[in-house]
Amino acid sequence: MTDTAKPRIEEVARVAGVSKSTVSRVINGEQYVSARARNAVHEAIAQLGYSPNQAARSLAGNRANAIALVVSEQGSRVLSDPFFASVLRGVHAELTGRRIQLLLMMSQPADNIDLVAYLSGGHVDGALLVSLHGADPLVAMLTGIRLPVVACGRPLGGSVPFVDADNFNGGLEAGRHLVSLGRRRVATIAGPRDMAVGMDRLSGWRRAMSEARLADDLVQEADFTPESGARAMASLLEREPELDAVFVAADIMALGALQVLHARGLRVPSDVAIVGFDDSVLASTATPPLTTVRQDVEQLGRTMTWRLLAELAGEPDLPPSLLLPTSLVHRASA
Amino acid sequence: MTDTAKPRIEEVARVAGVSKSTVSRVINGEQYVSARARNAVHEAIAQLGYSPNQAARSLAGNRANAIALVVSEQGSRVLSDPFFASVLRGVHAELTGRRIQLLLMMSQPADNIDLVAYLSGGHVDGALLVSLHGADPLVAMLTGIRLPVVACGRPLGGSVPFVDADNFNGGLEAGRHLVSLGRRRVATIAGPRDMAVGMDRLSGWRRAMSEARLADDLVQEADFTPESGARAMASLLEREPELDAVFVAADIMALGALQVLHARGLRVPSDVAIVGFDDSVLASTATPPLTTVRQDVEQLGRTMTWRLLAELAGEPDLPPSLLLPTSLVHRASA
DNA sequence: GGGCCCGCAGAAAGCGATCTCGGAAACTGT
DNA sequence: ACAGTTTCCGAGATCGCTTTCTGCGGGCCC
Repeated sequence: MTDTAKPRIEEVARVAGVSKSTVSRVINGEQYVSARARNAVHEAIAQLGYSPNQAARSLAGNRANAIALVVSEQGSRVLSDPFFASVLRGVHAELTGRRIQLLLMMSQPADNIDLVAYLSGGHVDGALLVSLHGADPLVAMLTGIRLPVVACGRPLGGSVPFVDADNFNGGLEAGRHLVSLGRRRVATIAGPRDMAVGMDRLSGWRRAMSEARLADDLVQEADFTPESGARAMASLLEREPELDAVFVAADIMALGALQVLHARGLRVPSDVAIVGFDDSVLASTATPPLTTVRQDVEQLGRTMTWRLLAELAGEPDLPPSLLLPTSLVHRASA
Repeated sequence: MTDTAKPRIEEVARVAGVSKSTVSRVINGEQYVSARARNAVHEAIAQLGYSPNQAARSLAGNRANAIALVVSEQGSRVLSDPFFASVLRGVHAELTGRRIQLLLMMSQPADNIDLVAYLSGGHVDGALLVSLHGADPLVAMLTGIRLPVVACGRPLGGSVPFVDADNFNGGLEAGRHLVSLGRRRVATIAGPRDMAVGMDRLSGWRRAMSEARLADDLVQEADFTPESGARAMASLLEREPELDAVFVAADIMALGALQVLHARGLRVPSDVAIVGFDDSVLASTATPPLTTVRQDVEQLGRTMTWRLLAELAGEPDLPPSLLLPTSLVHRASA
């Protein structure tokens, strides 16, 4: 009954009684095709169950119809992060409907050269950069080959278009909230110095402290793991046993901090109030549930993708970078 | 200095002083190429920074050089799961080095037909199926188009090759451990009835109970979310306030269960011992840290990929399915 | 009514690889 | 020395599309 071989454009053309060119025009939604022809083609496509061969399209059309999601993973930690999962979901959401494939690529610093060679090989039309650290040489290499690129989060080095949450404002709100609770000895567990996320949230917190004329010296750096969060908390407590609030720049680090506080018999929030960042699933399941700065990570993924596709489509006057709003989610921990 | 246009195979051939055919042979590692020619080609490639055009390769070679990772996502919950992230990492690890791309595809039941059309369109050489529920129609549709496929976890319906953790054994070990602790009223929060993971772990637990001649009636189903875990725990406590142990079929559900226990003033492990499953990051950061059944999820991803590639390579006598070992990780909760 | 523009459609030339053929060396064995 | 292999190499067709480029009607203007 059904043909075993998958139909080609030629076949569709024959069935529709038009030429290959016309079928191609219909598929690509070009103008100058009569309604009659268009319908005939659509019917033929449906009848044959035709689906165009991507490889041929890319080859002939001189574009890949694919974008890469480049995960710059130091220690491959990134992927375990729910953050990444949400970005991915957003990216995918924005991509559905358009015939664009998502290629997943991970870069170890070691094979950056291979990566760049591949990306410059015309295999993808653009790239989304996730989890850049410091002045990642990748950024420079990529801008060098003039491949359209959008970064997830403000990169510290280079100047690529990026989309990010309004981290400064998030830190500011977190700090203000803790202050409004009457806390006077407020600490922060910041992100690593080599990532803008960390620095921006820290700046926001600092601003809040200075607004309230409080000291902003209780800063401890950590690296977005629960363990580092625990260590940072311990060291803060050592420096200032009397601290009564902490802004932790990521929920996942807040978990570690919580453990340490529990272990020392300090109660949250009565002894120490905690505000996290991300509003990940971790925040709502923690004990106690974390008050945290919500960022819409899925929206972040969507916006990045939108920005990249817009650039690919040649839209003029695109903003180089975009900041997404954050908001404080009130739960039990502060 | 450097040529702006990216070099083609023709260019490489010219520089190396051989024909396109020979360059192609070298690139694809075929035999019957002299060492002299091989070296010349390699040098030319390095000198020109040549990277073959995937689209052209796929078109001419009649294979896609790509595999799809199909995430069957009801409510897109899957992606947030660290489990998925680890699988992904494993898949990617196995893929590096070979020139094979990973396409990420998500399927809503609604557009299964589109998905299948795409997959059968020769755009990918095979597919990895993640997070199948019950007798997902996707499986049948996919086997129908004879696309090589490997599932992540035993699918309930259909009969596709799959790789899975030894869930039965994991449940068994968990149950035995609780029994060995002297617990006599052991409950379980199982996975959903329509997923083999859940059922297999449950069977293992049942086996352990019967070995110890204990009742196996305290079973409550949940759906791999913290909230459902909490609800299940609450309902178990209602049915049997005296229960002294719970095997929770996923760490993420165990978090919910823990919250409920905390809320009721029950202490873990003294009042109620808990064993989770997965050994995800959640397990070690929970309060108290969870004793859990470890499965090497990354290895799972690698094994799936290996199995799929082996099939694509036409290797004979491949085992239809593979079970990966599990082991109990002792922490504070049991 | 002749020239033009406009809307539409088909023929054919690529896109950049792979792969089939057939031929030419280089080795065999006798 | 000669036929028969085995190893190596190149010419050219081919993959399934997109994209010019050209052509053809028909309405409009003058």
